Amino acid sequence: MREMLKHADAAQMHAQNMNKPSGRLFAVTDSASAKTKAPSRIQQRNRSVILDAALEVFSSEGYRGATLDQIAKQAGLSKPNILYYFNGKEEIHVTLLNQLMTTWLDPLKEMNPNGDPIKEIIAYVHRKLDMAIELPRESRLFANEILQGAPRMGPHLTAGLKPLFDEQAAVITRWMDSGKIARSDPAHLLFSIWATTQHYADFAAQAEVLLPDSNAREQGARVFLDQIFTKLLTP
Amino acid sequence: MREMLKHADAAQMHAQNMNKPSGRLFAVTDSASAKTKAPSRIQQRNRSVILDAALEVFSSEGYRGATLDQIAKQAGLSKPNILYYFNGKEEIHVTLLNQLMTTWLDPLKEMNPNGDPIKEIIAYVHRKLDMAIELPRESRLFANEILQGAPRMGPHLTAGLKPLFDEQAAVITRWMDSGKIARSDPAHLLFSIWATTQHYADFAAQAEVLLPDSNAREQGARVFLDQIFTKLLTP
DNA sequence: TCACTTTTTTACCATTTGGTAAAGACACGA
DNA sequence: TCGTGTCTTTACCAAATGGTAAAAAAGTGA
Repeated sequence: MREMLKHADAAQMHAQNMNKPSGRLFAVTDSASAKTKAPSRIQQRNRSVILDAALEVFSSEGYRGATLDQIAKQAGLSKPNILYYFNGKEEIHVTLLNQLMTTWLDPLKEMNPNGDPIKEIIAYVHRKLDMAIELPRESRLFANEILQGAPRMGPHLTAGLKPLFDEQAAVITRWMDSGKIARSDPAHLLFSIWATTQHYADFAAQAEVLLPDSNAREQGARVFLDQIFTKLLTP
Repeated sequence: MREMLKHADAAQMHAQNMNKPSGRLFAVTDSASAKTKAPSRIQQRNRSVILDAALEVFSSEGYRGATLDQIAKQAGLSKPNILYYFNGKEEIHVTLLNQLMTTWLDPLKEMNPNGDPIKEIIAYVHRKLDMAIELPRESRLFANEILQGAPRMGPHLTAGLKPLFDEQAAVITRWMDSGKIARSDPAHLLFSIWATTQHYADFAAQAEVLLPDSNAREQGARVFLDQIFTKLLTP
């Protein structure tokens, strides 16, 4: 009930007029009129500091588990100060999710339909593994959101991921049709690539117990994934 | 701070005497003296109703995201009534995690060192996939806990999972030594089995968008996993 | 340096949330 | 049917949490 109201608010809280010089920074998202003027140096810095802190907290605590106080502390700012830069907890989270979508989709886009199929797919695997290792927080943020049923990302999945997914699945199917790689289900092939690579970020707490040497683990993962997908794809 | 206190409490709240006939049900975990007498029918039923409700809520909201009110509502009981059966939110969660550990480890134990290696491993894959499909809540509860850094399960991983993991990795290594299956890293092989199977439970929200037909999805997953692991393992 | 804007801080608030106290309602053997 | 122990409800509470108001502090261009 309250949630719905808040959503409605966010969607159309335009009516407000910003006469008084003090108060909110953000242009109350007045979509129709004046766009927000260029953000100042300090604004840029603080927004990014906040987003980084929020990424840290959200990715390890989940949306509800994260508190503004934690984020504020992590960012080295006061809570009201954070609310000066963002309309609220949800806006921070959504901003993070939007940024993430790009980061997440890019590697998939890089698969070149005219390249060598096996090389292209293996390169994609490596790119995803690198991301999991270098950007574990992003991976966990995503995992948390999906685990929770993608409450704030559902649209992104349908509008952003789905078309790209279908497109790349079609590319893979064509590769299979041409006999350049062994036939298997392209959709599940992509799933398995995501699952096996992101596993090293999302289940790091488990992997660290079972295979404590992180260098060996990363190297081992690389070799293993290379092997399993090469074997699968080789005709 | 408060968390630490609570832990301390849970660990040694023995001093209390249970003179008054009313009050707490559970024997205040008096480890030294009288064990709790056999739980009544209604006790058994309510505890399991609560645990089921809690599984539902914890698995989709995470520990901090879940509230006792949600659990109470889901269970069809009042909040204080729930606290009559369990000492608190954390105890419910821990109970769930303990139960889960058994469920989680069993399939791995069933791998028979004397069976046909490929068949044994493939059978394990199928068992794990079945679990992901039939017990998605358990899979998500686990995923949530690990994602959050296994704060309440760390010991279980070390004491329960690790030994079994090492043992089975050794079994697989022996199989490889004997030439019955192709050589690959046993640890990462197990990781990839977990990742690919649990993916269908943990990332269901995503999979449902990308591959909406759930029957086709399950069947496709089965065929694909069979294929990829057979190819990997065949010498 | 002054007037004006942008940032930050200090006090607060209303809700939510985990949890408790204590009175009732209920079950059941004697 | 009475009494004793088991289970449930009602009425609360303190802390945590998302958020706001408004004043103070910093900047900044002229």
